[in-house]
Amino acid sequence: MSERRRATIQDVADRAGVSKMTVSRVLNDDPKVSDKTRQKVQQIANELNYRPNVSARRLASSKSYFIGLLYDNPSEGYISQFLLGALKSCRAKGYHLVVDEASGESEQQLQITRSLIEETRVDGVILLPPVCDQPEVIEVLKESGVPFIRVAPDTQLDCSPYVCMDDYQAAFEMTQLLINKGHTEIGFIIGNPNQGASRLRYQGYMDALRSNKLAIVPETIEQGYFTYKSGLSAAEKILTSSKRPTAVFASNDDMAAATISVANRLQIKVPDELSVVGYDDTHIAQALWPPLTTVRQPIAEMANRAVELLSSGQVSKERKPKASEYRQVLDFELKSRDSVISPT
Amino acid sequence: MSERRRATIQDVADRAGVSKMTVSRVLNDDPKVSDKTRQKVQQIANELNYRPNVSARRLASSKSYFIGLLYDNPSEGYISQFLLGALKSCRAKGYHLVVDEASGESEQQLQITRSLIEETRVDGVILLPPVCDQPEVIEVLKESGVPFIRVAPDTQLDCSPYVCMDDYQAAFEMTQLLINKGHTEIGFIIGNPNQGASRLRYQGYMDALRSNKLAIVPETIEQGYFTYKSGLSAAEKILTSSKRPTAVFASNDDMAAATISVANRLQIKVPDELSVVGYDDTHIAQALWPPLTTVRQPIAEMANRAVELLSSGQVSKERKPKASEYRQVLDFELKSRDSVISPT
DNA sequence: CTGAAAGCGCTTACAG
DNA sequence: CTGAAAGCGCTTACAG
Repeated sequence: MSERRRATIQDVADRAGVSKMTVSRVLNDDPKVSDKTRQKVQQIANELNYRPNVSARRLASSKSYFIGLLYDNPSEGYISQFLLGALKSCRAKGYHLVVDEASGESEQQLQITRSLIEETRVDGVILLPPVCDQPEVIEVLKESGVPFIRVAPDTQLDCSPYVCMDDYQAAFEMTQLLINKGHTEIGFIIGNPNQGASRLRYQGYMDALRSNKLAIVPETIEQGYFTYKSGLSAAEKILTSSKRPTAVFASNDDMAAATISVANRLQIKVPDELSVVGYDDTHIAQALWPPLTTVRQPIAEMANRAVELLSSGQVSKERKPKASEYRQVLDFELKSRDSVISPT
Repeated sequence: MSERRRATIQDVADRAGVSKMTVSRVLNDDPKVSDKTRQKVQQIANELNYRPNVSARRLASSKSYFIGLLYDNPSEGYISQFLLGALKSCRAKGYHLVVDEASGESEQQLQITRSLIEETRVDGVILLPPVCDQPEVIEVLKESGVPFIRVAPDTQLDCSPYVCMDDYQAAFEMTQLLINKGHTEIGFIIGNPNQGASRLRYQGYMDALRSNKLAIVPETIEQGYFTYKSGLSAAEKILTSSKRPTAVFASNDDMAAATISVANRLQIKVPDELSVVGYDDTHIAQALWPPLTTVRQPIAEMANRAVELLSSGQVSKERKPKASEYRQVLDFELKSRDSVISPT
C-alpha cells in the first residue's frame, strides 16, 4: 500500500532543471523545443512515472476532453455495438465518453442534453437515432454552439455533419436477393416510424418489388417498432393471413428473430417453408437457428467516424466542416447465411 | 449561437453578496449555513443557471468522481447489460464511468490498469470476471490503494469487497428442475475455466445428479468457453455421441443458443426431443425459439451495488468496509420458458 | 454561521 | 528555443 504522492509537472521541471512551461511543451509535442531538452524531459518524466492530471488540463485549457453520447433506442444489440466501438475510439484519442439515455418526455430529454452541455461541458455530442431527429434537442445543441454529429438522421440534414449508410439501397438489394432466389411473395415488417431508416428500408423494399413487377400485398406488410415483441405480433399477422408469403424481410434482427419464433410456433419450417431476413447483423443474427441472412450495418465504424470527427477538431465551434466531411456514407454488406433458400 | 460565458461560483457569490465559500457550502449541502442565506444563494444560482465545473471540483478536491470498469469477457450480452446498469447508476450519483477492455497479454492488462489509476485517477475500480482474478492486476490495485470491487471473483476472496450470486445453488436448482421434469440423461457444457463461476456451475450440476443418484456420463459433458462458437462444437460432440442426452444444460445463453442451432441442424427437435437450458438471461434468451429456460443473473443490480459501494464512500482508501458490506450475494431466479418439456 | 487565503496541476498569452 | 506570471473554478484548512 505504498502511498507516495504522484509526480506533478513541477517535479519533472525541477529535476530536469527547466520550467513547467518547457515540460508542458514536451508533453504536448510542441515542435519548438530543442531535441536535447526534449529528451531530457522525457527521460525524467519516465523515471518519475509522471502522468499529467486530466482535470487540471481540462480546467486550464478550454477543452473538456469529454464526448457525450445520447441514445434512445430499444435495440440493445445496436447500442452495445455502438457503445463498445465509441468507447474504444475515445480511449485511443484521449477522450472520455459520457453516455446518457435521452428517453422519456421531450422536457426530460432537454434536461439531459443541457446537463451534458453545461455540467459535463462536453467538447462534442453524438446523437443516435431516433433522438438525432428531435427538433428541441437539436435546437439546444445549436444554441450552445457545441458541435454534434448525428448517426443516420432523417431530418434537417444540413444542421450537422452525420454518418450513415444507404438504407434504401441495402433494403433494395436484400429484397432483390430474395427475388433472385425465386421468391415472389415477400412480406415486410416496417421499423419504428420515428426513424428515417424505417422509411428508407420500406421504400427500398417496395421499389425492388415494383422494379420486378411483383404485386404489393398489404396483408403481408405490417408495422413493427424494432422490438422483439412488436415483431411477434407483426409476424403473427403476416403468417396467419390468407396470403402467407414465402419470405419475410424484417427491418431489424430482433424482429427477424421474432418472425422465426412465430414460424416455429405455427409449425412453419424455416427456411424450408419460409425464408427470413433481418437487418443490422447484431449479435443475435448468428446465434439464431438458422443463422440469419441480414444486412451488416457498419455500427462500430460509424462510432469510430463520429468520435474522430469530434476529437480531431475537424468539427468544432470554430471550424465549419468541409462539404466532403459533412456526410459520411459507410458501406453495408449483405450477409448470406442459412435463413434463405429458394421456395419450393 | 449565443455564446455568453457560463456563470461561475464567483458570479453567484457577487450577486448574492456572500463569499465563494458560502456558495460552495450551499452547493454541497453543508448544514452550517443559515436558511436565509441558503435560499438566497439557491435562487441566484437558479437565475444564473449556474452549474459547477466538474473539472475544477475534481482538481480542488481529492476525488476524481471517476469510476473505472475493467472487462475482459467474451459475452456481449453480459457486458452490455452490466455497462448500461453501471452507466445509469453512476449518472445518478454524479460519477462518470471510464470503461476499458483489459484484454490481451498480462503486461497489457497491467498498463491499462495503471493508466486508469494514474492518468484518469479513478476513485475506484470495478473488475468483471475473469479479469477480477488476475493476480497482477489485483496487486497493482492493492499497491495503489485505490478501492476496488469485484464481480463474481474466484480467488483471494478477502482482498476486496465483491458482489456475486450463488452460482452453485443456481446450477443445482436448474438441474433439479430438469430432473423434476423427468430427465435422467442431462448433458452439460462447461464454461470457460478462467472463471470461478464455471466451476461452481459445474459442481452444482454434478451434485444435483449425484444427490438424485443419476449416472454421470462423460460423453455428455463438454468443455466450452462461453462463446457461441465454442458452444457449437461442444453441442455437436454431445448430440452426436452414442449417449445422446434428453436435455442439455449450457453454462451461458450463448452456448445454449448454439446447442439449439446444432440440434436443429441435426434434425433433433427442440424441445420435443431435446430440452435446452442456459444461464444469464441475456437479451437473446427471449429472442430464441423456443424461448430459453435460463437462470436470471441480476446483472444490472450487481452493477448498481458495485457503483454504490464505491460512490457512497462505504469503501474507500480511508475506510475498511464492514464484514456485512464485504460480500454481497444477490438473488437469482429460474426463468421457466418453453425450451424444456418432459422427455417422451 | 461566514470569509480571506492558499492551492489543486495544468495551460494561455506574453516576453525575451 | 525558453520562462515568469496569471489564471482556469473550485475546495481545504484555518480563523473568527
